[in-house]
Amino acid sequence: MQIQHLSEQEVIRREKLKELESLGINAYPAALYPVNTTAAFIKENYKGEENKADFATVCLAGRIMSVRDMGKASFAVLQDSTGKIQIYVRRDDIAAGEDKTLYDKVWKSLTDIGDIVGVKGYVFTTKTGETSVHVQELVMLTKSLKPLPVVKEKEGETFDAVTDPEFKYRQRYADLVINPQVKETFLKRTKMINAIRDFLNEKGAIEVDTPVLQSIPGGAAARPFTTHHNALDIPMYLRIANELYLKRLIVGGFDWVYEFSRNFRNEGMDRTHNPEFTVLEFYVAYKDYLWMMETTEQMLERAAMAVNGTSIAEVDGKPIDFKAPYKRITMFDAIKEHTGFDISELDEAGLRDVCRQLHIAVDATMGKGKLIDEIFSEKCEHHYIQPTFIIDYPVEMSPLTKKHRSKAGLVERFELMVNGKEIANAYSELNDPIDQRERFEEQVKLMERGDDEAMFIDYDFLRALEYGMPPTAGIGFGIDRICMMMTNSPSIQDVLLFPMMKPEAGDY
RNA sequence: GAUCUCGUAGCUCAGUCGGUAGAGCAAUACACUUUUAAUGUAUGGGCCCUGGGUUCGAGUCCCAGCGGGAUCACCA
Repeated sequence: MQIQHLSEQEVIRREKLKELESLGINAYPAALYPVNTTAAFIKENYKGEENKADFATVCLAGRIMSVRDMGKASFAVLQDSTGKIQIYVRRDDIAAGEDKTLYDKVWKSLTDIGDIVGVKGYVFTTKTGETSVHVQELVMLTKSLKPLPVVKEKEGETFDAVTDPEFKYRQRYADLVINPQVKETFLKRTKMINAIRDFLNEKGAIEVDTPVLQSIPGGAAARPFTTHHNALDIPMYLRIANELYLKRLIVGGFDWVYEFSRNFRNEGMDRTHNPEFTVLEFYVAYKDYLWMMETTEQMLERAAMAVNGTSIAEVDGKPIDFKAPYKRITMFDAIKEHTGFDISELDEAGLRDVCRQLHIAVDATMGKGKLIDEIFSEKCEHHYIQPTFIIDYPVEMSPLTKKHRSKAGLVERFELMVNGKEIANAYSELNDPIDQRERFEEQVKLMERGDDEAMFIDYDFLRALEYGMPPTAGIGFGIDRICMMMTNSPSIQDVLLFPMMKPEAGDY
């Protein structure tokens, strides 16, 4: 058992808890508390004399965030899920008779910042113009034993804000209580996801669940987390993508399926990578990648509007406009524009030569596709700040993508770049089972050559394709990264409620 | 995984040349019945991340480790 070392303040709070008990007060009552309003509702709707009768018996509950003690009366700030409101506690109102214990002892001495209390009373405006609740009845709903960091603010300026990232990420519960902007970010995330879900549902898409535990981790090139199924005694993998499962459903006769998929990749962590992250994938029968670009623009414009009320998101001080339509440029044109090299006709040796001239480090395991990818990400990617579709990728770097209808050696694929980062990847899905089998076999060759991210062959998926998958357009969106942009968050950890951290040692 | 950098009171942070640890807020006590970063007076509170080393003496210098951040590597 963990030995808990208590600070002076923590010891004092435990003593206060005992004192409450000795007064017959249960600091953790079981019964429901009849809340009938919220801080935000009162602040938005209370109009003084005009409608004060409607606010004559309010009942709300929340956490005490600060107290200003004036002697026989005091002011405190109560914070509920909607925000903060001032309460006015007067001795002779909450303790009307001879016995003033409730005010002098319970309120002034035994109630701390961080405690959760319920109040009943009426709304009024103080002479300094602050809408407040004049408390007539006060009850302890939960005693807080750990001192909450006290953040103060005046005229928009904050004082002693807790900025330590480790504290914020490990103790997100406390971060959410003391930093209102943090809560705002996560509310925006939910708004964004809801807007996307509404958009898809309105269009008739079907939300589905597919396996997280997979025996063949397919649909992407990445190192998986491995685990073990005891009863079957076989290795299992946490999914790196759900693509192959969603396409099986298209084979099965769904026309449009989607899933917000938590994916897991056993790779490094940084500002834009968390080991588990959320990808929205969807697949639509009888569509192609051109149709998908239009759908993507509409969806993201709507998501941006839902989050910020405008299509423009402020990212690192730069306005980024998600209003459709977005610019489109082929990958070869992008490389020509930013390097001056036309690589469209080059073979592997030619590409290696270009890399040398551009001072891009390469190694022997890299095939043609990877070399082109390297040139693009080194020299082009960061130039695309406003949403831009990069289209028509080389076949070598796209093993699940249909060959281009008119350009030899290319596939019908696009990536959406925003603020120099990839946030979506889409293509006309490869549905030719013979071609797909060959592409998988090429991946095996890459694996033999030393590429540890090359894909495994999924024979069951090939069997599904042999039954026949209609022409299909598919896409995957990096939901966390889109959320970072729409909430102007510099790190993926700021848009994940509980980002991955190394386990903590020592005192809690 | 590599390099740089940070770790001091519940929180934000000082800490000089190596000489027994400081402030504001929070806490405790008292005063104050419309304050709002409330105020005034007094008081308590420390595993200076951990472990070694140098030194008469280490929060401070050196080494190793743990944790965070940044950059890089890795990474649709």
